[in-house]
Amino acid sequence: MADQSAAPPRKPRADAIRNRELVLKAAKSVFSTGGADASLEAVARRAGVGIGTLYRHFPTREALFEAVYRREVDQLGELAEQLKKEAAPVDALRRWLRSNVEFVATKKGMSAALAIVVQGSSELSVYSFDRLTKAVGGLLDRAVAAGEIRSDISPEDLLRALVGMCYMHDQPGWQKSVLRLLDVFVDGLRVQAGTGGQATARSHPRDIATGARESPRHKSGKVRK
Amino acid sequence: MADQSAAPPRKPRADAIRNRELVLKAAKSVFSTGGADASLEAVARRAGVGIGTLYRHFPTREALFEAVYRREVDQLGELAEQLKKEAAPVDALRRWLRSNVEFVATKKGMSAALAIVVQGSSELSVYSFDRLTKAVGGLLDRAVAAGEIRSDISPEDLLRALVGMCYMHDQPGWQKSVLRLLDVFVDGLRVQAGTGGQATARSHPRDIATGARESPRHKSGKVRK
DNA sequence: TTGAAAAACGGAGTACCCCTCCGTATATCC
DNA sequence: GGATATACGGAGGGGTACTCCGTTTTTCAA
Repeated sequence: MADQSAAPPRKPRADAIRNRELVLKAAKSVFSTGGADASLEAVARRAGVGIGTLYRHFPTREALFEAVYRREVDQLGELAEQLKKEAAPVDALRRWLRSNVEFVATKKGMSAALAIVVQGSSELSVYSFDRLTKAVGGLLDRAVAAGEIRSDISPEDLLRALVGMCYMHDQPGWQKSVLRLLDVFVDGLRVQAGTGGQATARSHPRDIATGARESPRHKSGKVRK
Repeated sequence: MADQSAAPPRKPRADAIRNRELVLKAAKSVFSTGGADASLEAVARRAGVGIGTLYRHFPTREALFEAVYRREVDQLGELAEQLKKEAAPVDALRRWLRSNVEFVATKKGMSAALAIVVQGSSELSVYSFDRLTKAVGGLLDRAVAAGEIRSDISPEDLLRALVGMCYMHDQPGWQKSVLRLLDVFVDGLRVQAGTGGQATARSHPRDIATGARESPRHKSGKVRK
């Protein structure tokens, strides 16, 4: 469902496949230990290939990230499906968010990957962004439909909040902190019975949320500096 | 209140003072337009001083950031004081958070500065971290004392959530998005009358907040990669 | 006023890193 | 067993971070 375009019938070369795999493996390892902005030359070095080879397979840092963490992203997508079946709407949402935190905690570099997925607009990261947006969107819609959650927050908003909170990973107590924050956040999402309290800053009743929910897939030009 | 230490009685040299100021001014301008990771050599160039001079005055990028944005940080601190007098607890908190977003929106580079303040453990950033922590802590405590806000969230938590959310500045609609998210968050902070709902994840009643409120100033070694 | 010494200056130098380009090597397929 | 499409690798151009040290400037005491 992806390779048409007049099918030039040449098998991909064996060494190309092999090297691609080597680079992926090296990248996984290097990113895990060295963090998000490790040197790509280090990756090539570790993979035992030339820097040119690395760049041919993955033209940008994002592309490499994407490839390395696509498996993880897929898992998160599947988890969302599963939770949709197994848990009550709000609970499912909460658990999915929490699972994200665990992912980030486990795989160092995952945080940066998520950040790139959410921030970058590189052609390649669209897939992951879609996948995650849909995952959280599904959970969100269900909870909204059940009347348990306010309707003016988009999946993108939520995703970015999540990624933002995980941004501070590598702080001493970050994980607990983020879990706490997520709970607060989910509580805030719940439709409030009579929060009329003292109205606080209800000066922005729903200035957005004009049904349009932002434009998904806004595309636009490069972001490269 | 700061210069004791056996006072070796040598006035600081005039050119040193002048150059420090030049570098600061240049940095402000360069960071504003060029973003967080602009070249320090560009800063030196614009200041009309050698790169060595820049490094002597500000040994690290963080140090320079700190110095550039200290004024802003102070302003935020004062704003908190003011709001404490002028507004109701929860409202004050909300407004302070919103002001932060505006700051980031106005000064490009402020976001990165905040991130460094929150993340970095460099000696210099301690001041700012303290200042902001106390600012938000004051607002928070007041709201907690008034019984309007849950008590298991520390100022540090809040600060980091804020910075995290601003992390995605430079996205198309980020500002509105973050303001929305902040509202959700503040709503979540409010003491809920009878959220007994399905209990969801109330499994961390106040595991922290044991009065100690984490340890500020954790120091530890370099963070340089 | 003067001149020695402390303090600051500035930029060349080292060590990385990103990314491109292209001559060389190798797998495919007829 | 070639011909040729593909892939390889690394030199090279252009940057940046940060250090080191010979030179210049300022201070201050005599």
